[in-house]
Amino acid sequence: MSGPIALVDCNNFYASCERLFQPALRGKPVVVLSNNDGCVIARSNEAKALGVVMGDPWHLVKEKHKANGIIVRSSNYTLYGDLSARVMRTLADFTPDLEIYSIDEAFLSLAGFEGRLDAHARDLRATVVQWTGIPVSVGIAPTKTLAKLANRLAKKDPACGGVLTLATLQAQDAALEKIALTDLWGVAGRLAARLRVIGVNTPLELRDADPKFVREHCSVVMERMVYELRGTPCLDLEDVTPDRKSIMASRSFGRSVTAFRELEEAVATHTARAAEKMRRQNLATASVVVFVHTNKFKPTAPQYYGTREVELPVASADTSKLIGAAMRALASIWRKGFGYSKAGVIFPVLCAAAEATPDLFAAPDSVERKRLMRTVDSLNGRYGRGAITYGTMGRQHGWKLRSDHKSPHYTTDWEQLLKV
DNA sequence: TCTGGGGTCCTAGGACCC
DNA sequence: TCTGGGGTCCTAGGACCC
Repeated sequence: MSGPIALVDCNNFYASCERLFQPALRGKPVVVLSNNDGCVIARSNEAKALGVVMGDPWHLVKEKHKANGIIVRSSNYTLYGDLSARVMRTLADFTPDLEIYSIDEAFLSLAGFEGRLDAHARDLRATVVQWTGIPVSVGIAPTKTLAKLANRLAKKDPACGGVLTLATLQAQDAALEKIALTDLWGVAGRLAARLRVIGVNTPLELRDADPKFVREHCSVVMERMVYELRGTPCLDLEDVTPDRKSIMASRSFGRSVTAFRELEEAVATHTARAAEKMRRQNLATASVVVFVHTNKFKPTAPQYYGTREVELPVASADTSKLIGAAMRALASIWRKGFGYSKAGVIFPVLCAAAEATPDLFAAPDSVERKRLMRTVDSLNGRYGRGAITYGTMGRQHGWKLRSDHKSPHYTTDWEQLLKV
């Protein structure tokens, strides 16, 4: 499918929903909080102007913001889901090809509307606000990535009136010049840092970079991004919503929990919720995963992340069957205990090596071993991580070389390795 | 005694998004 | 004392197979 793509995004969606049923909130700074009132997940424009930051833990900033007259709401997902469905139904009147991307966003194919894109988008925008009361912004471009960008700029610049079209190269140039790498859809801190290392510092430089070079140093995802920025679509519009590949129900406790009984109860409750969701979507599962982890915001305390998957003989969405599997998974995590450290993973590898080359590994501080480790490091530096690892070949142990990352080559001759 | 190349599958973890 | 919850995709590396 080709032709212009529009991204329609609801403005400050959760805050707008709250306002719809409480008109007194209009024009006031409104903030919506996550489960347990943990952190900020939505802000009205007025709240943004007062400096409320997305994701801030509420208990740390509460006093400051309340002094500014900010109004707080706990989240109400049933309400948001309902209003979302109304918005999406309205959008469906404006195109035959609609992809519901998230609770407050949808991509629309505007093929056939070339020549009157702007007028069509403004009509859409007015209709949505009239029928649902939810204000939206529209970005239009040849690819999803550019449409995302157009939408972002449409929201930011009041002169756009909520609609921006990036149809020409000049318009795309001007838009890309205004933003930073991390403003791109799919680029956050880590990937931006990686791009800077290879000399790509701006969105324009990324668009004009050699796609093969980018793929080599980042990944196929970033290569696609280059093409998308050039106006060549790599991400299709998916107008049929695929079935979920996983369904999760999880909650933080909000305090430390150490009693097994309490974990069991919580896991049973969450499993029941997940099973319900599954039945509502006409799905079933053949495996159940349970995870438990410690409070990552207490870095001085020992950290643990335990996870376990249990398979069912037959796919099911039956609550009691799924809870049974979840209880087995939890018990297994519990038995494994909290002593499963990184050292526990590394140690067996060194054991295997010691069998194969006892003289080398007998003394951990031996000169030979240090030399070998330096050689391994330098080879991995030259050919990329994982170019050389210790592994098995049949019943033998050996060094696995993958200089091209394709065809592994095994050798037990570490003297040979030292010469490389 | 020495010696491979070509795969597939699975899991853990990284990175991102809303 | 209190820091969300729910997803997707990709890669690396080990295990295993012939």
